[in-house]
Amino acid sequence: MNAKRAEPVDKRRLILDAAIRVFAREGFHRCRVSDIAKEANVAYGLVYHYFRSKDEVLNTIFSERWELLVEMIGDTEKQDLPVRDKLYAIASFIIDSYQYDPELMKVIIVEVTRAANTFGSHHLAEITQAYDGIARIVADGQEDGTLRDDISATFASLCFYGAIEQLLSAWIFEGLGKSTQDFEQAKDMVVETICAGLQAERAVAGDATGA
Amino acid sequence: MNAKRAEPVDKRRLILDAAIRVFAREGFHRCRVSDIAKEANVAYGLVYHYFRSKDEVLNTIFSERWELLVEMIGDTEKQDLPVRDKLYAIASFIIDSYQYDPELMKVIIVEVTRAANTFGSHHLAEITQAYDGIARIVADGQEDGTLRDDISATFASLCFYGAIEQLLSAWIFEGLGKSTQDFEQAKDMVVETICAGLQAERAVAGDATGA
DNA sequence: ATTCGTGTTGACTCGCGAGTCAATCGTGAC
DNA sequence: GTCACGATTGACTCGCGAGTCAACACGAAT
Repeated sequence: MNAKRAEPVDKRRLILDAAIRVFAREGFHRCRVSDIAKEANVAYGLVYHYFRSKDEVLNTIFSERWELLVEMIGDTEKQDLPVRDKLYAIASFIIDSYQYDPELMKVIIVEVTRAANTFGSHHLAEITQAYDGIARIVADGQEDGTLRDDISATFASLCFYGAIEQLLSAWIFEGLGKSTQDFEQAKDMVVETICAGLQAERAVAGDATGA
Repeated sequence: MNAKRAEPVDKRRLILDAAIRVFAREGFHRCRVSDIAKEANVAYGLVYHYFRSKDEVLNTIFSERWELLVEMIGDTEKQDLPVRDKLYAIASFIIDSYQYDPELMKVIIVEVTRAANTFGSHHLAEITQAYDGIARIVADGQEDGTLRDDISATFASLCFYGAIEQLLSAWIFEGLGKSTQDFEQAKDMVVETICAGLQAERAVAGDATGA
């Protein structure tokens, strides 16, 4: 704990970054630990010096980043802004994350968030924190009358987050445009779609409320 | 090809149904082929009599069901209904599918649709067909003036589908309510949220269009 | 110089589980 | 009766890959 100095290269970090690339390229289940070691230019055994298991590597990658998202949502929640701007900030954060480091976000979404059977279940609590934060923001908007309150906040947050994640998936796997402009438009469109749908004081369209 | 009779039990079907249960319970990667055989009360080797590999079992399960969804969307597209009703029909179909056979839907979503690194990539074409169908429905709505056309149809379809899938995920992994009423409300809420957001002739809220 | 400890190495073990295959069963045809 | 052939069985093979471990490198402390 005291012997740690500024090392020339932090091998642990090297391994994590290599793992992100390998997981993104080949998928967690398909790649071998030796692939990670090779990618990091490091001996096989060193991976097990820093991490207890292959799983722990992925868990670390995920938690490290997801924590930032949860914090960011928490901070946004506290700020005094219109709901719409808060949601815009969140959409921005996630989409920017993807634009800045697509491989990392691919791993997080594909191998954890959307792999709820495998790793997702270990991180359910963390994942849910994000949804809950968004839900609280929506709830605030409902209380101050900005948003309609006949749609549950939990529900709205799932729609909002689900829409964003689906967009990322489309960027990852289909050929959705990836220019800066595309990303900026995307932010506006998700927020616009969801916020407009949730906005208060509008003429309700028809007969939808009955079962 | 000609010797086939109405057998007392269709073992192939038995294996598929058992596989759905096992995949849903343990996940594709975690379960063993022997688990499937055991669940189906069938010898290990018989699985390989009917399927070339473990993968093929999952692929069959997925394609069999996804085809129905794609057909359903195609049919809906052709009908002469307001966009809103069309989208409602699709949301209903998916949510009803889950309500009727949660294990099957869990497998489809968790192991294929959202496992785009693994199986999803093999089925990308099929999956995309569904999105495209929804996008065409939205595009129709834009042409007849029901829906605003400043949000791309492709985009809107991703939001719509993503929101629904996120709801299913929440049912699968979190404790979202599962009464019939919950499911019915869910349908209304997704459609309402997304459709209202996409509806034409509304006052646009603010300043969001700039970067 | 030697002792320690942390970082680093990579060959090796070892269990698991997908896929194979030779044998057996059941039954329809002749 | 027996032949043929698909359905069915389950013990066995075999490769893969996660995780282990004994050895080595190197700097710091004494």
